[in-house]
Order: sequence, then C-alpha cells, then structure tokens
Amino acid sequence: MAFAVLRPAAGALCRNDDALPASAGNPLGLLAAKLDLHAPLSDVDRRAIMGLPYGLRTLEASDYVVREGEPPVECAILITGFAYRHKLTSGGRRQIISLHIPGEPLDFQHLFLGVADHNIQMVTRGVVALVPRAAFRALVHSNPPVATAIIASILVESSMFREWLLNLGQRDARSRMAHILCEFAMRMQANGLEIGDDYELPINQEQFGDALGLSTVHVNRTLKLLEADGLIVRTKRHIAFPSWDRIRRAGDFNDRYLHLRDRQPDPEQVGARR
Amino acid sequence: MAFAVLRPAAGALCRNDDALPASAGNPLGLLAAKLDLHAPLSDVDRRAIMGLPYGLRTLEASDYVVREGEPPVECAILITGFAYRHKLTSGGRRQIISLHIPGEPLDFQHLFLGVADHNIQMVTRGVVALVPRAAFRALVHSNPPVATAIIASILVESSMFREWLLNLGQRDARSRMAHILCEFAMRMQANGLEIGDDYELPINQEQFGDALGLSTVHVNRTLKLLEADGLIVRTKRHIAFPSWDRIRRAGDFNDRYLHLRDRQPDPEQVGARR
DNA sequence: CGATCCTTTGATATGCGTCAAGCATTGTGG
DNA sequence: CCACAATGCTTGACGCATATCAAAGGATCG
Repeated sequence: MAFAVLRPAAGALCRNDDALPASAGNPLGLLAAKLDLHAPLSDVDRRAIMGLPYGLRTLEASDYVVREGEPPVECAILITGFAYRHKLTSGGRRQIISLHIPGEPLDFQHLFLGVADHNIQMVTRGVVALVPRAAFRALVHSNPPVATAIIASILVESSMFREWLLNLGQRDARSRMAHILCEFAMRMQANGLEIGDDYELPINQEQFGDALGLSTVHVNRTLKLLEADGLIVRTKRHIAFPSWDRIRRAGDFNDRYLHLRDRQPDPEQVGARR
Repeated sequence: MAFAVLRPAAGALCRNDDALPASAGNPLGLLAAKLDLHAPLSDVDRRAIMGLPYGLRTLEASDYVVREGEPPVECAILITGFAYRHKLTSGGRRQIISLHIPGEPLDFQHLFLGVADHNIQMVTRGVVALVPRAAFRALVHSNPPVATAIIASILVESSMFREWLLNLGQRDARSRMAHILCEFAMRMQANGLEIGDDYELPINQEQFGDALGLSTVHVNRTLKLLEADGLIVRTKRHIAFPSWDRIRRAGDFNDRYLHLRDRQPDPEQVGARR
C-alpha cells in the first residue's frame, strides 16, 4: 500500500480526524521528547526537530507503513496507536521483530538503506507523521546533537533486537513471555504512557505468538500459567503485575539493554579536537 | 579484560607479531573497503578513515574485546581472525548474536551508547585495531559521506539481527543452519575473503549451537543431515556447497537483508535542499 | 604420547506444535 | 434490539522436533 506524500510547509500542522495527544501542538514534539531520552537536546535542537516538514496520515489496523522490497522515501513517526515490525519466511511464517508505541520513529532503521528489508504494519488504528527521509538525513549531517540522538535511538533499537535474539534462542516460553511483558511495561512507562497499575497489551494472542516464536495455543497456555503462578493478573488484554520483582525474575529481565539511564553527554564535549 | 590503550600518532603503523594481510599498508584500509560497500567513498573520505588514530593489539582465542556493563571507549576493528558477539541469560545460557570476519568494525553498535549491552569475544587468535571512539564520533559529525557509510554499516548489522530473529523464531533446525551457512559464505565472498569452493567455518559445534539456539548434539545431527541430503560436503570444519541453489532454497536464503546491492547514492545529492 | 578439547552416537525425556472443536466477545445489519 | 457473522480465546488429544544425559571415539597439541 503506497500512500500519497503529504508535504506541507515546514512546521505547519495538518489537523486530522483522529484526536491527537493534548501535549502535541506539534506532533513531532513527541519525537523530540523520545529522542531526548537518548541524548540531551537543547531547545534549539528540539525546534530543529519540530521544524521538520511532515504530513499526517491516519491508518487503519493492519495497514502497511513500510513494505519489504520498496525503497524508503518517507520516514514515519508514530503519533497515536501501535505498530509492529515483521519479516516473513518464504513459507509464510511471520516473525514479529518489534512492537512500537506512540512517539517512536518507525523507520530510522531504513534511513540510510536503499531497500526496505522488513515490513511495518499498524496493530491498531492510528496516526503517523510522514517526514521526507532527506530531511532527516540532512539533519544528521548538519546538527551533531540531533545526529547523536537519532543514532543513539537507532542503536537502542538494535540493542532490543539483540535482547530478543537472546530471548528467542535461550529462554523457554514462560520466561520469554514474562520478559516481553516486562519490556513493554517499562517502555510504556519510560515514554510516559502507562496510566495506572495495569496496561493494555495491544496485540492478540496470534501476534503475541509471532513475536515470541510460539504457537497461538502455547501462548494461551503460557499466559494462563503466568496467571496461575500469580505473576500476572489478566482481564481481557489488560495485564497487571502483582509483584514487579517476581515477574522481573521470571523473565530474567534486566533493563540495561534499553539504555534508559545512560544518556550521552553533550556531543559538544566529545568532538575529537583534543 | 580491560586492555591498555595504544594511541600512536595518526596514521602510524604499529607492526605486530601477527602477519597482516598484504593489502594492508594501513590496516584501516580494510575498514575503508568494507564501508565503501555500503556507501561510495571518495579517495579523500578513504584517507580520512585511514588517518584515524589507532593502536594494534593481538588477542588470543576467547579474549574479550568488549564486555557487557563496561563503558565503551575504544572502537575495535577486526583486522585478522574471527570474533563473535554474544549475550548471556542469568542462568548462564549463551546466545551468539553475530559472527565477525576480518575488516569488520566490532563496536559501532556502541558508538553512541554509554554502556556495553553485550560481549564481544575472539573466536580465534587475531589482531584488532583500536580507534578512540571520540575520533569516530567526530568523523560522523564532520564528514557526511563517511557518516553515511558508518551509519549504513550499523543499519546493515541491525538488519542481520532482524534476519536472525526470523531464523530463530520461525525456521526449523535444518533450514536455520543452511541459512547461516549461506550468510557466512556470502559475506566472506562480498568482503573478498573466500578463497575457493569451500570455506572454513571458524567456530566449533558448541558455538554454532549457541548461534542457532540449538544444542551441540542437535547441531551435529543437523550437519550430518545436510550432508546426507547432499546440501553440503564437510571435511573437518571446511564446508562446500555442491549446489548453491539447493542450499539457498533449503535455508530460505534471500540476500536482500545484507544490502549488498543498494549502495547509497552520494550523500551530496540527498541533502534536503529541494 | 598423554591430556584436552571436539565430534559423534545412542537412549530417553519433554516442551511445544498441530489438529480439531467449542466457547466467548464484539460488531453489524435487518 | 435481536440474530448472526466474524474474530479471538480456550481446551483436549496427540505427535514430533529438539533437549538432555551419558559415553565412546577422533583430533590436536604441548
């Protein structure tokens, strides 16, 4: 599904039919906040990000944002809703690679590549901001603090891929599932999105299975196992953790790989002019 | 194992006890060649890379290059020998994340992060060039073509992590193994390292198992299965493919994710000044 | 030329997949 | 507002791919 390119004047806001978060006079403010998590940005840097040209687009559940094999042109930022990244085997089996929450850039992984090597699809209905890729690349080449933040965000995402590899390759179903539940909760919280003691998992059990490398049936059984063990409480897709410490241990979850506490020092101080 | 920082004058060559490839008057030439695979570099750019300050160090098999939890300071480039990236569960199970061949940068994944989130260890004895991380970061911030190549190389590595996720999550042992054998052969070849019709797999079966998420026993059985099916011929650790097409199909191997044929256009032409 | 590491093989166990069917929930159109 | 379709969840029975345990050969190297 190729979508038309909307490219309004820089900084202009295209209101759309979906409600946007109150915080966002400019929806790219969400991205600026997210990038600031990885490397501190000055007001000037933030303005540079929010000054990027963009268009808003509402997508339905299961709409494609990126399709494998196509050349990336627009770089999508998720504003509302959830999305996921996946790859398919030639036999049609699907592996979900990552799950994305509002504010996250969806396509930095293709920023400097010529062809998309995986798909990105909406989990739910939502809004994305489409920024011409060239604008981001120009920023990377001209604004060192923003470049640092963008690259750090790419690297943190890669780190998450690595942790998922460990998860798939070495942990059993129970631990694997607990791990991802922890990761999701922690990321929601770090991005200021968790509302109370529980959160709603936006995916169904089939999708969960494709993220975990498990069959749907086994996902169901493992969920019930975690529940029976008192590690989670479920109502529909809402998950609560009676004890963070217990679920954390069950999932062998150590948040180091999310790099939430190692913001880079200001790049002004790390240039090689020693 | 923290190692002392060697930092000779820029461009100076520290001859070491190990034989270096004939091509390399300057061992960083290997890196320049590798980066040029991802984005075209001019002679000036190449010289900028080869002008980076570095120190050479010979490491023994199983020596650590990077250790999880430590702050990255030096950025290692593999000059000779093989290395691998891995993570451990708290229970001590090891997942190998990637396997590295001469010429490859080992630590770009930590270039803009404050703490290492995984380990890198030598598979064999070999030589690494250690470049101060700040020097690479300065280059990223000052030299757009080189920045493009470095970031592209990071992104291709991430793409490989994604493919490995698909491999671990969705393919059975036979296909998974065939896939990695294909990948390794293709990368060796793309980097000008394959010598004939066969190549030597530098790892033992236990390590292979940890890369595939399989037990050592099952690695052995799967190797013999591939052999019995005529997909590979083995003598010790040497692997040959009687038919590239058959092993490729068995491994569901499509090299798109390696991005060998989509070098970026010269970044001079992609700035956002439209 | 013994010690160590690596590979190979057999026997047995198990975690998870697959198949199949029923149940619950949600949305939709008459 | 009800009926029914579509989608997602749950459960049982069974099979298989892969793990684990154990031990015997090779290879390699000081």
